[in-house]
Amino acid sequence: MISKVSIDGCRDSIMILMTFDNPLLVVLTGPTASGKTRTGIHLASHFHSEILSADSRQFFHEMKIGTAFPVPHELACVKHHFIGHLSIHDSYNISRFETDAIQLLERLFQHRRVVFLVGGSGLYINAVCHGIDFLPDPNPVMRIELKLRLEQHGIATLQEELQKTDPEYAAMVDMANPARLIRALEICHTTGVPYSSLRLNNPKERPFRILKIGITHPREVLNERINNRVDQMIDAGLVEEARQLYPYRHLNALNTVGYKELFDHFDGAYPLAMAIEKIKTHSRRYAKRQMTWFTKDAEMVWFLPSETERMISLIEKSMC
RNA sequence: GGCGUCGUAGCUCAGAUGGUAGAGCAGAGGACUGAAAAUCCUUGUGUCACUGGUUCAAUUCCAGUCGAUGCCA
Repeated sequence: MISKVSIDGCRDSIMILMTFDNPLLVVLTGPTASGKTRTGIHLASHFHSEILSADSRQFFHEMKIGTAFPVPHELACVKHHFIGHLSIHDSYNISRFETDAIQLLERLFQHRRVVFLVGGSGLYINAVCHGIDFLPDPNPVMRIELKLRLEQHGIATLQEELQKTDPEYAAMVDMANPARLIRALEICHTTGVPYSSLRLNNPKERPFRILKIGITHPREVLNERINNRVDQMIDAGLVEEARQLYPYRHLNALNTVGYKELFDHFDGAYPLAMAIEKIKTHSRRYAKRQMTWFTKDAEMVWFLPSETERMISLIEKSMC
């Protein structure tokens, strides 16, 4: 059952890891407020395992209430990773998450046959499952410059430049999306080669198998759960949490449903009750986008959150 | 009670000096490679409050009714 596996790519010495044959990563995902945290803890305790979070906003320890952190007794049940391990002031990106998660998984799989990746950030889940292309980190000043150009001269200037520097990507990208254009141009500028030439899109081989479990509810039920959870967050002190983070509202981590609406409320844009309604509405839309992403994934096996016994038997079967 | 203003898409509101109407938001669907709880795309027929009148033609003008709202009493 236990074998020795050498990992390529270590410079100084060949690293020997003890690992189970064919360990299993169970991805547990679904839209916001579907019950991932609870179900994840149930499953992970059943298998005496640990949880990696794949939630790009629960990384930040300052954002406990608004991102629905697992509560202390939940965290005590099962060992969690990547929950509150960063500050909103840290710079972090999906590439670093991929590296951190893969390194951790290699360690965990030395003595575990199954580990859980729980969260709703589809892109981050993909990075763990299939990897993303290696790209150098761009100079942060470059993004600021490109943003400034966008503000001053409009999107056309970025579209024209991308058309010239990387016509292949220009032909496939959503040219109306400033974020995509800025990203592509900053890569072109940093590397001196077209972005499209670096987008190899080769799925990486992983030393583990993957089972993807999606949980969701009928839309009306999910909407109801979202509404209730937002009310609970408010009761739990979200307004105060947001008020303390208000000075840092420009940080990317705080461009997040639940915070940005309250920041606007603090600015006097609308009363608190309206901010709360907007948080609910924006959470519903977020859930919709998540579902668009997840339902496209043919590997996803869908369950209601109540069907934990069926999930357990599927996981057991997959472990064989 | 008197005088005004308003009544148009689920919501907030544009609009045509008469030829049956359009934005934002919501809703629905979609995209997605270091911003991803982010960013972006597609999608708008509704008794234009009701009843009459004028007119070839009224949601638009006129009158009345109902409702909302403001001021005066």
